[in-house]
Amino acid sequence: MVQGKTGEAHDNSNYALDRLRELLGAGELGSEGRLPTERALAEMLGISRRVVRRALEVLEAEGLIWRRQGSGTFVGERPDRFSEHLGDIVAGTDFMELMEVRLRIEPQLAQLAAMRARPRDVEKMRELARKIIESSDADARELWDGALHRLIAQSAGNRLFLSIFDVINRVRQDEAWRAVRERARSGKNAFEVSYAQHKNIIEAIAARDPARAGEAMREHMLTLQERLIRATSMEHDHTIPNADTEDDPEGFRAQNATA
Amino acid sequence: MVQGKTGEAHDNSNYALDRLRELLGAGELGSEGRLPTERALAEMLGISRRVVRRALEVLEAEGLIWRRQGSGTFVGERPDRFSEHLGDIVAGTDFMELMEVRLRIEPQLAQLAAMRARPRDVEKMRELARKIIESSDADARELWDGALHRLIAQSAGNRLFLSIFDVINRVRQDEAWRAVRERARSGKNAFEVSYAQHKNIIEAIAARDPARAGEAMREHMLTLQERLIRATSMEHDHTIPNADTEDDPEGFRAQNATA
DNA sequence: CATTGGAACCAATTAAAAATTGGTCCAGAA
DNA sequence: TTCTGGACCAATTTTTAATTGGTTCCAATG
Repeated sequence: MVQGKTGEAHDNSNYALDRLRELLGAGELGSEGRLPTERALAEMLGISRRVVRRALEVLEAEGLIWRRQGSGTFVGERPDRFSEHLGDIVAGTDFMELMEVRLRIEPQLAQLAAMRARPRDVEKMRELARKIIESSDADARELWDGALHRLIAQSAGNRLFLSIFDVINRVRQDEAWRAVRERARSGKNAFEVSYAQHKNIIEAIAARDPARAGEAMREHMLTLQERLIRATSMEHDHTIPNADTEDDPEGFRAQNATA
Repeated sequence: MVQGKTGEAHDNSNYALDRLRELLGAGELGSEGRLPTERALAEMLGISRRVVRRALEVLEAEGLIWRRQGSGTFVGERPDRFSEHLGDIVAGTDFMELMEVRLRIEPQLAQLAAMRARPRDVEKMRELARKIIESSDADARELWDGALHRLIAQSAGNRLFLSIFDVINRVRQDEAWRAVRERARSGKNAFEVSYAQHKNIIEAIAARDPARAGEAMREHMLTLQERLIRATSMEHDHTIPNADTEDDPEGFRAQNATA
């Protein structure tokens, strides 16, 4: 068998580690992806599986990879335990229901994000906001927008809350509403307004001002809701006043302002 | 082929319906379970599948059964699309994370409930609150308490929101925290305080005052949280003072975010 | 003596194939 | 007209096979 650099048996261990680090570092796997099987790696590197295994153990301990029996070895972070199970929980929700939930939950997440987001998170948010306006394609914009909202949710630093956000997100992204979304984003000035609101949210988070962040997100959600309602036109109208008549808006605001 | 009572072809329809109702009514299936396949039923009753089918359609329309292509025909209510998948999503969440989520979501549900709860819902709430104090067993109290909170969530009239509540509820009920819950409810005056707060919430909902309902629920959650923190004792202590400042009431979670 | 190679086997997972089951349609009989 | 029998489709479940990481053992190597 071909040995590594030296041919000395007890050096194969380091040789394997180096070669594997090359594979990962080279980014040939795009920082996410699946490594070849242990058996394949052993043959590729001309060493035994046992040695490959030990090298992988090191890399796993370092958090560079994660393994799953029967499945394979993967690069990057281990996926979230919750969101995996939510894959098929998608449809079956009324559109107004969804918006109502978003309107009440995302501001909460923005508040938490304002309390806990790290500088690097904020920097990422700014970057995403920039990418949204730089994209010429509407689909791309929607993609970046989704990423921004999720990053805010993630910055809230609460895994359970993030899982809940992911549930909502799945419902939101449902294919059935694709047409509605498209009509909604074609609204007049939708572009600029949306950008300004994103900026408000991000700056409030950067300033560590939970109340302002929550309120900014709430406004964002409200205009989004209005836009979507206009897009659907429909007879849903009667449900909207309830969500925002004199009965409540104070309540919500007061709740969150003091919160 | 053997015909039903009569032998007249056009009477098989009713015959099939009667026989099927017998099957369901007899409770041989325990009000939950799977019916024989359509083909088997057809043979059993000595009629064609088409007729069985039409009878089943009637029963389905009546809500007595539900069917799923490729799977079978079932007795009872169609299982909830969301909660089925949440069975094993339970554990893996930090306790403070859970309380943070409850603190921010249940008040929202209370607000919505205040806007939409029907009189009969309110009546049920009062009844549940009464049952809580009437129970001598602590476990029973916890059960009724859970029922009350869920009823409020249900009265919010938003299925998606209710599903989210159920996710949280599953996590909350996790066996791992049984000990913590027990210690928490043994606190001094926990009994009376809890009852007074429940009353506040329910009356606010009855008065259709979302702001007050939300605030009452928030207070309830806060004291519950405090009680739980005290129950875990731990080093969480220094986080409590934060929980009541004007700027950053929920700052308690700051140290867990990094973990 | 420690390390490596090679092999076999186990357990979890995935992928593919087969069987089951409700959904639909149609020509003919009662 | 209604019912029958059959065929076929599509979704689902069950079964089976193949893949893959996890583990153990032992001879060969240095």
